Amino acid sequence: MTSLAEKLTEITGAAFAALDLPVELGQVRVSDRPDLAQFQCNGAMSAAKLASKNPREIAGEIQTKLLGFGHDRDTYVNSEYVSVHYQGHEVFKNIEIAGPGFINLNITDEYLAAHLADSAVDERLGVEKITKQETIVLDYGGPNIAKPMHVGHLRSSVIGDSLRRICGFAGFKTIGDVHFGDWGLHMGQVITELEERGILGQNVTLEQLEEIYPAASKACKEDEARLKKAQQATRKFQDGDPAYRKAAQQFAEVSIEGIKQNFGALGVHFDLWKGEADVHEMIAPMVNRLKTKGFAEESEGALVISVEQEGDKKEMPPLILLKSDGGVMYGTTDLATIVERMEEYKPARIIYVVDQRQSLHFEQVFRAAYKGGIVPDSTELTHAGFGTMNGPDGKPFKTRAGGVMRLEELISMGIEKATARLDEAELARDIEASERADIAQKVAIAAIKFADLQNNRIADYVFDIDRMTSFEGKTGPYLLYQAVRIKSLLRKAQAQGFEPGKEFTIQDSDRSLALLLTELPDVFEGALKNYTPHLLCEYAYRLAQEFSSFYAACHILSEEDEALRSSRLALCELTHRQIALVLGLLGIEIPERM
RNA sequence: GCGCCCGUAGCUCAGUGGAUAGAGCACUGGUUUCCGAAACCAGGGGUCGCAGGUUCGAGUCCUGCCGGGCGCACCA
Repeated sequence: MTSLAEKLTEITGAAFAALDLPVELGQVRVSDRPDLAQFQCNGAMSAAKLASKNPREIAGEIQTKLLGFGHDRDTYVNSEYVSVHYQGHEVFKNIEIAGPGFINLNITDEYLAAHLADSAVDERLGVEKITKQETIVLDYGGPNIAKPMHVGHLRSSVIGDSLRRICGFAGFKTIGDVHFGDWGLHMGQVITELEERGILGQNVTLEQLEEIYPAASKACKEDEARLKKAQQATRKFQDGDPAYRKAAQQFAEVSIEGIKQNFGALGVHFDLWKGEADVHEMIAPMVNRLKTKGFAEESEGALVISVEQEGDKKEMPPLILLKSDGGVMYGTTDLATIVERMEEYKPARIIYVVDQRQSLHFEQVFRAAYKGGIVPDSTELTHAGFGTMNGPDGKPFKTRAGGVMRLEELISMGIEKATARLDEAELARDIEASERADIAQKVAIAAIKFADLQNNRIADYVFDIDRMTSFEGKTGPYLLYQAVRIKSLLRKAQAQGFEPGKEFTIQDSDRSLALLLTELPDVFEGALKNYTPHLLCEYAYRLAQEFSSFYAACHILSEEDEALRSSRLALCELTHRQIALVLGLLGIEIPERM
């Protein structure tokens, strides 16, 4: 179904069309002056330029047209029937012209009620589904084998998982791929470390690995010869040295088990658990094709593909396909991964949720992919980059000791805080231990995810665990609380034999919540279009807040007017469904009670 | 040096070229015989980094500067 603002846009657009003005000028949106109107259209002011007329005059003509639709001869515009009636109700309560030429629109409560009733019976709550069945591959998470997962992986995982859910709800077939880092230098670093310790070939545990990689990395930084060894080992490993491969396979298994635990705790889902290593076989044929087609060339001992384009403002270094030692870099595996994804899934889009600092790399890879004919122009390659996570001091997030905080440590910190807060608020006291632990887990994850997702993706953000677990204000736990509170109310209503109605009765105390509830489809569209979950966070918070005001303003269960009571219960139910849907799209689970 | 991102209230952040720039935290005051007060209501707090320009209209677009972050061939 169409959103409310969209319906109004259609009507207003027809009025512009009827005056031979561009339909797009009829764009209606929620007013930013709620004291003056519910909706506004600014098209008359843009139209003034085109028609070289006074904007207020045009606004007046639009107003006249709008009032005429469905009443008289103006009803047809370009042979389309246009009406300002909906299910027998007037759409507009009034249309006013203000300031330089704003068209202020208010709708009737009856129309609002009818629209809400429609969206309440829609299981998608008014959000439209795409008609074409297209596939989107999302690349996020990106943990490295044998390296501990740290807070840096949080953003990629949480944002990527949310985008996957958003695209999925929009109707796309989505494929989330974790894309392990299991082919790079760090593999050689770990292998040589094992060699030096004389334990290559023996099984290592997760605990050992957690100490081994940092030690290897440190050694390579301090000693050039040691780094060289690691590079050679990496090359040997990539070439298929049996002992190295066998060892790597063993510690990869151990490592992946740990990684899966982390993602499990976070509630981040993947459809594919593939890595760089999986495309190894595809690299040589790909490189050969690029050579044959004349795209690959030798430069300074390496095999590269130039990706400069006319009109480039900046230096664009070529993408290195093969290093001078013959080894591959991550650009090569990224490119080969695109080859594989195109062959397997023919996606319409591939979205990379990776640190913004890698934007140049992705630009190189994307250009190489298009240039080399690996993807057609119809496939959209997007780097949905994100900013770094800083500590409260504004510098990259570190532990108190100054080290990198491990992801699981961060999660358990959140759970600890959530549990403490439950105790403090003396909530959920009579709930048994296992459910209580589950609640604390959900609260903690909601706190962490919401704190991350509510920020503009591209900008750096300050991660402050005390703030996000404070349970007050714009936080995940606040949203859970509101959702649980509504659920509890609905349970009580049911126990008393009250059912949410199918019809809505709009009074002063219900109107702003009712109006807000109509915005969901537009908000969703914005989040999908720009890959920005923070719009959904904003909306969920506004909903929770608006509901809370509504809840404080009118008592629902004791309302004696049956029509009003069932309407209000329906508002509660619709609010709950929307919050649950939106939080679901953010990857946040709501407990039954808390 | 070249390029990208950011600069909005004390702090953390929203703000598809439109009217009087908004939230949360913090601060001040108020609200519980009634549905969950982790709540609600009200209040104070702004040279939107600076300077030009485009526009009927600029936090938003363009140019320059200042401040911060990041990136620029064999790490990922």
